[in-house]
Amino acid sequence: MSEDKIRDESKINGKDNTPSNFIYDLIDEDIRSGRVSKDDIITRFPPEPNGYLHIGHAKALLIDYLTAKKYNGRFNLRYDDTNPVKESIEYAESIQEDIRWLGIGWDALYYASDYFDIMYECAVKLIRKGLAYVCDLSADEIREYRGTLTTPGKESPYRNRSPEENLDLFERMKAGEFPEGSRVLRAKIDMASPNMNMRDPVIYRIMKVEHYRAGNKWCIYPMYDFAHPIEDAIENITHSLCSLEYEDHRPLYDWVVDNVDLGSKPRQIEFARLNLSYTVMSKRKLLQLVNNDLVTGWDDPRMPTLSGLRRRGFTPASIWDFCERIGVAKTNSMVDYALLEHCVREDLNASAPRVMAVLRPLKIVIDNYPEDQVEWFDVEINPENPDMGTRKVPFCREIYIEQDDFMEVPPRKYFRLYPGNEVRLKNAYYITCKEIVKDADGNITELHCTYDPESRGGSSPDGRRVKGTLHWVSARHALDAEVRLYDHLFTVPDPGAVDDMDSIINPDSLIVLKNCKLEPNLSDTKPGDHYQFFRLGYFCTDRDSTPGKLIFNRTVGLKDSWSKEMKKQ
RNA sequence: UGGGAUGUAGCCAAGUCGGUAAGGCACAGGACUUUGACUCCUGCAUUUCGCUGGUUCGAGUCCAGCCAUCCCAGCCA
Repeated sequence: MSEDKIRDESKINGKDNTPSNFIYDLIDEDIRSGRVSKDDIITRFPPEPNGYLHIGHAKALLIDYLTAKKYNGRFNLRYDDTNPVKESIEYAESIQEDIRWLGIGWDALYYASDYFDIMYECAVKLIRKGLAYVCDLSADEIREYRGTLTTPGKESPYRNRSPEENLDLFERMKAGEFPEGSRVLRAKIDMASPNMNMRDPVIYRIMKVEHYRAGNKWCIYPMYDFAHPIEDAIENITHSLCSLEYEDHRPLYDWVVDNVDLGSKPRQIEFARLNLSYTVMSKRKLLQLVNNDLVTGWDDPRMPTLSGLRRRGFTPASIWDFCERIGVAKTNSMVDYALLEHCVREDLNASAPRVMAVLRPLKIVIDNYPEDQVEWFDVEINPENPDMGTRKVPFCREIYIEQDDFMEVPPRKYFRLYPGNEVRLKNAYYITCKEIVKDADGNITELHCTYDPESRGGSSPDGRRVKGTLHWVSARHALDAEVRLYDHLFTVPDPGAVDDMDSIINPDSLIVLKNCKLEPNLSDTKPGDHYQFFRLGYFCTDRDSTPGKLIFNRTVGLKDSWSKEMKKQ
């Protein structure tokens, strides 16, 4: 079926039609000033393998990747795995899978953990220069000594140990002689700095924990602020793109780069991370959703994770398009979820095969249609793309239509089926409603209609106009299926601002329909296949679907001006 | 009461050397329609670019002051 589209890289490399952004402007300046050569641009995407990638990561990833491509530069994937207590191989594998799914390749794959020896040497160098010291203060004491936002900190009593003593102590930290928390290595900068990050930040801590890659080689691990600039310098990253909260860290980033002498000078540039309405993006909250069973897992179709979006039916192309449309800037912003929906609709409208599915069936008997007759109609697979050809759809005396497509007492402007009204069954016949059958409780159980044999195919020789066109499924040929309708997980546009997530969970974020009727062509569907259920929306075969138990997820509904009209009335 | 950053339509976001407010989403009309979809037209900042002053023939763009919002006190990243 429809393959997930991957961009043609030849159109990305050096493309000059990319909309400009402030990052490109800064890089252009760097090239003009000679700080970097125009052929040496290198960027990196540095995820920590401590969770699944979400659409916010996709934005950052695309910015890193497209920036490198724009300058015909190189792009590295680098695991920022400096905290073994939070990281795992499972997360690392999911990250690569998601990046590949997006259709993004990397020129090199690196691990921060592979640089631990170099980082250790850098720390030693700092100590020799008198720029780092081993501090014996406890975590609580360090916090107290750090001061507050408005008052300067005070210097640690261990701040002026000699380089020799520091070297000895640091080596013994590495050797595992001291318990966790007993000592740290700190950069010696300025305890009175108005920037908290410069108040002698901790750069190494003792953690007697096995690292998922480095094993038990280390019992001291570098902190982000020390490790990251070294990682970038080692890889000759020219532009280290990250999110806004690191702006305050830039002076420290530069301090490390300048004092560690690795011969390259990466430049950190910060941009605003993505916020999407009706969704949370913090790993902490996402993990909480999973752990508290508010969703079924990281790949729950309501999750903003790439695995969740994939299972929901979003395509790589739609996510690329979305990320390109939202732009790159430094303004904290909240992007409307409707834009993401627009992007998938646009992609799937062009590529998804159309198929008829009745979600809430209402049986119709066509009284004047021959009892034993079956006709197979040719129906176009995608009217937007005739090259996709046609399929055969069976028709007989008993069919199902959507309950919403019939009303006993229609409101104004309703042009679907109602008593006495004639509608078109897509590609089949015109039918007119003659009789309603109800059960003892007054519920409509069945409709009796008549058809016009002259209208075969969906138009009549007399050219009379029939406004309504309904989708339908032959009752004798229908496949049974479960269809899952998804909506926003949260009831409020900015769930990230609410502490108690349980109180804002949308009770209707998942509606499971178990008695859906599908046209038989869906019998060989495979997980991940995309369709447009005619007149309803875009759906994707769930990964748990089997030929014996078909399951579909609604990616997004079609735009529906009728329901808007109803709300107005 | 410290430091860093940001403020252009409901939501994103362009706006080079100051020259008279791109585009997209959403929304509202209309055309077309065997998807009330798609597509196509039209409208959507003319006392207006957070506010107030200033410089200038002319300011979203320069200057000053103010206001609002976000981030920072993990041995997380």
